[in-house]
Amino acid sequence: MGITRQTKQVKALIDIFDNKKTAISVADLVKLLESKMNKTTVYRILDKLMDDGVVHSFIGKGGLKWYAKCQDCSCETHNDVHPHFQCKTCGEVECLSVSFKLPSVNGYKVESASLLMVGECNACA
Amino acid sequence: MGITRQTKQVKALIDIFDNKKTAISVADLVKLLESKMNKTTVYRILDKLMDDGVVHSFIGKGGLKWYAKCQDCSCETHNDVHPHFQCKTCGEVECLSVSFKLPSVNGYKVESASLLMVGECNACA
DNA sequence: ATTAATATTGCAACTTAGTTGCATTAAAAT
DNA sequence: ATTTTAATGCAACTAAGTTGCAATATTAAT
Repeated sequence: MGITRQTKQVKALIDIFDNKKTAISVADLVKLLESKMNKTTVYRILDKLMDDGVVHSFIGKGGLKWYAKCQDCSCETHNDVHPHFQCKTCGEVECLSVSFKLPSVNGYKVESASLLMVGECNACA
Repeated sequence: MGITRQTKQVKALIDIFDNKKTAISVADLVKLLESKMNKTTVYRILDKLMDDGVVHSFIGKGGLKWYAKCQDCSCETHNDVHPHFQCKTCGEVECLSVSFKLPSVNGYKVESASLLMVGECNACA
């Protein structure tokens, strides 16, 4: 189940995603919001926003969890098979709105995939 | 710098990779070897085996670090742009020896990429 | 075979991400 | 205004991964 009550904590988190084009790591969100809410609350709200199809999550190059606003997702399916690009210098992550086709693998039922491309962003190059 | 002394801890780790086709997470390695060596040692040897081009690492679906034996890597370059497949049921990870082409991204210098495909393996299906 | 140099290891303590249980607080429906 | 219960805060916890330093064990030199 997703979000049912519009608390000020929920509003604060949604506000961040509305005003941010790029992705953000949970660790950064917790730091960013530490004066406004507990870290447990951050984790719990993010879970619910996932269920609602408002945000999607993925794993960054260091193994940390990142979140970004969904573009074409519904509550039922997260259609974010889009790749992510992470800058090795500044660490920023962007969702790439291109599609890519997975290599065919014989015998395995592939249900989801995540592609992380690492390099240098325009700002750091 | 890589490995210079052939200690019994180093041999134990290399032995595991030699007798294992699939990948293994660092957490599992630490547990597997806890009677034989300290976890710090496991982490340090893995770093060196990376430098030597003996193993390569990647991030699994839960954000944990995994290692597997290299097939076509040298000390200079890790050519493991191959995808990995992780079973959502048993958690096992396999290196897939297929190549895939990255989507072209305008303006970004892509230096490395990791593709993780998640689904169900033959054993669990 | 000893000895000396130093790479490697073990240990303890630490950092950080993420989780859990429970009492308290605050939406929102009545 | 009251009641219901979803949501929050807090403290304590687990687990991954790191660091500094003293002790140990390879390896090279004698």
